Amino acid sequence: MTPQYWLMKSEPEECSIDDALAAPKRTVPWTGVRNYQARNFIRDAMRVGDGVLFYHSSCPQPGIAGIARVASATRPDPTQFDPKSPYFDTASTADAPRWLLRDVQAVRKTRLLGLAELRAEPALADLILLRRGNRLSITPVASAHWAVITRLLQRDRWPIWHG
DNA sequence: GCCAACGTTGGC
DNA sequence: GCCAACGTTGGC
Repeated sequence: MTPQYWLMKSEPEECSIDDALAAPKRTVPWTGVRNYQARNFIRDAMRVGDGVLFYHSSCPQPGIAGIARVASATRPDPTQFDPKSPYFDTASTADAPRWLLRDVQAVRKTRLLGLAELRAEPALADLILLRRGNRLSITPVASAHWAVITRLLQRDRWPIWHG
């Protein structure tokens, strides 16, 4: 099967790329998804091994901070049953869990590829993350976009002048 | 803290 | 099913 790619947002105060790399097996359960469209991506479209752009959001320097991979099948997100969790959902039951998660394994930390730099790249104009008003915490990434982004990640922030 | 843009809820 | 009110996201 052709490889698939995703962009997944995480608030670094909750789980940064460093946190994921420091976790056992560099793997974290991707808890807290509470949007049906994102849930459906997790449930129906993701496959183990898919590439993930690890995005830091709601922080001083939002942007892509690392590479990861989808590392497990789905299972119920335990935080939906925890009354002490901000992700607690009174309407969800063990018989019919509403929210699912997958494990995500960090592959490597990258330089911070910020929003402004992403927006400055014409080849990324159609990246869902950059589309007006987008709020989805999990979005598919076209393979062409993945190629552009991984190439940008290997570059220095500022182009070297070879004149 | 502001606020645009979006998702969800609930009355009808 | 419509849609106004409300809540949330997330960059700035």
